[in-house]
Amino acid sequence: MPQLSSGGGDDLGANDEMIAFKDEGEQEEKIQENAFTERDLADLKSSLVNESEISQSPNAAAVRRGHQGEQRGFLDKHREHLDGVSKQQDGGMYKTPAYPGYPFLMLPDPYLPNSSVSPSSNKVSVVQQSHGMHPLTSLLPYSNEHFSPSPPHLPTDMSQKTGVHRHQSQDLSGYYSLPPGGVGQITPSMGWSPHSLMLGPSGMHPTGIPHPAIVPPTGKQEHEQYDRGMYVKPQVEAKREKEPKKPVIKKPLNAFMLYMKEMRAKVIAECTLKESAAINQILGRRWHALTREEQAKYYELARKERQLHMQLYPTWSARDNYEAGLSGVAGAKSKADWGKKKRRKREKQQDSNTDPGSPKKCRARFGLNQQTDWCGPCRRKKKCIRYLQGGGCPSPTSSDLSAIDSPTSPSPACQRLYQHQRAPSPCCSPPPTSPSTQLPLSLPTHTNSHTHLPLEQSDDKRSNLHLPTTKHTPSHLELSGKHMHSSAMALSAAKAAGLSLKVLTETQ
DNA sequence: AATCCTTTGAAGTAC
DNA sequence: GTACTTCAAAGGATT
Repeated sequence: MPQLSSGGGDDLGANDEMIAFKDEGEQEEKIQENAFTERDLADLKSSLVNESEISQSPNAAAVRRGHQGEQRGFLDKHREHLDGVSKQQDGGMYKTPAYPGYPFLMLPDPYLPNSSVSPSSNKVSVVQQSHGMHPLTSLLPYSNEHFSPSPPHLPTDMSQKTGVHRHQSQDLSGYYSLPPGGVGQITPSMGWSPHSLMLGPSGMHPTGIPHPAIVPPTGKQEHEQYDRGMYVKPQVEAKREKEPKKPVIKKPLNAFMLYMKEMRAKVIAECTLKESAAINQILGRRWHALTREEQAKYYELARKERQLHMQLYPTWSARDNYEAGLSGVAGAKSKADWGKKKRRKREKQQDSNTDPGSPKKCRARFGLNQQTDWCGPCRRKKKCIRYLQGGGCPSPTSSDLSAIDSPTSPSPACQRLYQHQRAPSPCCSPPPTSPSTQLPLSLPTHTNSHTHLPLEQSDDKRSNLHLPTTKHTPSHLELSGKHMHSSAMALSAAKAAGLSLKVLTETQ
C-alpha cells in the first residue's frame, strides 16, 4: 500500500533514488497547492514552448484556450458538486482536504462493503475533449445506468472472491481511464446503452462490464467504430472469428498517468503546447513539484485503480499486454508492429551495449553519493544512457545540470533531436538554474526493487498520506523532510541554505 | 499509416 | 535482490 510514513521510516524515497530536479530553479518555491505560478509557466514556456513550439498556429491555440476555458468551467462546476459529494462519500480517504479536482475521490472504496456512489453523484456527463476525450474522462465515473446491472458473464467467483459486490465494481469501473477509442467516449448523449455493449467479443470485457480499460485489440479504425457504438464491420468480424482475440485489458494507470490525464489539458491551455512529448515533460516537472500530499492523492487513486483492476480482472497480468503484442496489444498497432518495436528496442540496447567491459551505469561509476552526476535515466532507475555507449564517459558536468541530460552529454534521444533539427527538448537545454530542491520530498521514490504496493493498505498510523512504500533507509534530506512541516518548507529551507541536491542526498 | 517522442510508475522477465 | 524492459496516455511530428 502506498504510504507516506512521515513518522517511522519515511519511505518516500530511497536514498539512492533521490531525483534531482534542478532544471527549474524557481519551481521549488511554488510547491504549494496548485503549484504553478506564472513565473513557472513562463519558465516552462521559455524552456519548452519557445524552443519547441515556435511554429504553431495562434488560432489553434486560441481555440484550444477557449476550449480549456470551457473545460475549466466544467471542472469548477464539477468540483463544486464533488466537494459536497466527496464529503459524504469519501469517508476520509485523506485526512487532508479532499483534492477538489479529483472526482475519483468520490468513488467508493471497494473495500468498504457499504460504500457506494449514489447514482446521482455518479452521473457526471462526460465532456468530450477536442482530442477525443475530456481530460477528466478517466476521472468521471460512468453513470450507472449505462451498465447492465448484472453482467451475464461475470466470473461467478469474482465478487465472492473479492468480497465486492457486483454493483460496486460497476461503480468503480468508472475509475478507469478511457481509451480515446474506448467506450469512454460513448456518452449518455450518444445513446449508449447496454445493448450497444453486445457487440461481440472484442468490445466486451469477459466480465461483461464495459470497462474502459478494455479496448479492441486492433487498430484505430476499429477504435473509432467502437467509439460510435457501430461495431459493424463484417470483414473485421469475420477476421475475428477466424482468429478470436481477447479484448485487450489495459494496464491500470499509475499515479503519474492519472496526474497527466488530469493536468494535460491545463498545461495545453497554459502553454499552448501541442506536442505531447513536450507536455509530458512539463507534466513530469510538475509532478515532481507537487507536494507529497498532492502526490499522495494520486498514488492513492492509482492504488485504487489497481485494486479495482484486480477485482475486475483477477486473472489479468501486465504480462498479458506484453504478450498481447502477439495477439493485439494496446498501443501496438499490430502484432507485427509490436514485434518490430520490441525488436527495435532490443537492437537499440544491443547497439549501445557493445562494450561489455565498459562502465555500465552511472550508479556504478559515481556511486550513490554522486547521484547528481548520474544521467537522468539512471536516476529514474532506467537504463543508463551515458555509459552504455562504448564506455566513453563524458565527464559529468555540474551537478546542477538537468536531471535528465546535461548539455555536454546529450542523451541519444537528444542527439537525435539535434540531428533532426528538432527543437531541442528541454532535456537538452541547459537547465534554468538552481539546484534542486525539489527532490525527493515530493517524490515517492522507490528502491530499485519494485515497490509492489500491497493493495491492502493498513491504517496508516504513521502518516495521513499514502505513498508507495519503499524500503530505503532515510536520507538526511528525508529526515529533514520528516521534521519539516511540508516538503515546501523543506525545499524552501534547502534552497535558502543553498543546499544542493548532492549535499542533501549524501547519506553514507 | 506507422512510429517516435516524452514523462513516471507498476509490473514483468532475466540473472 | 538487482537490473532492465514494457506498457499505460497523449497527440503532434517525423519517417
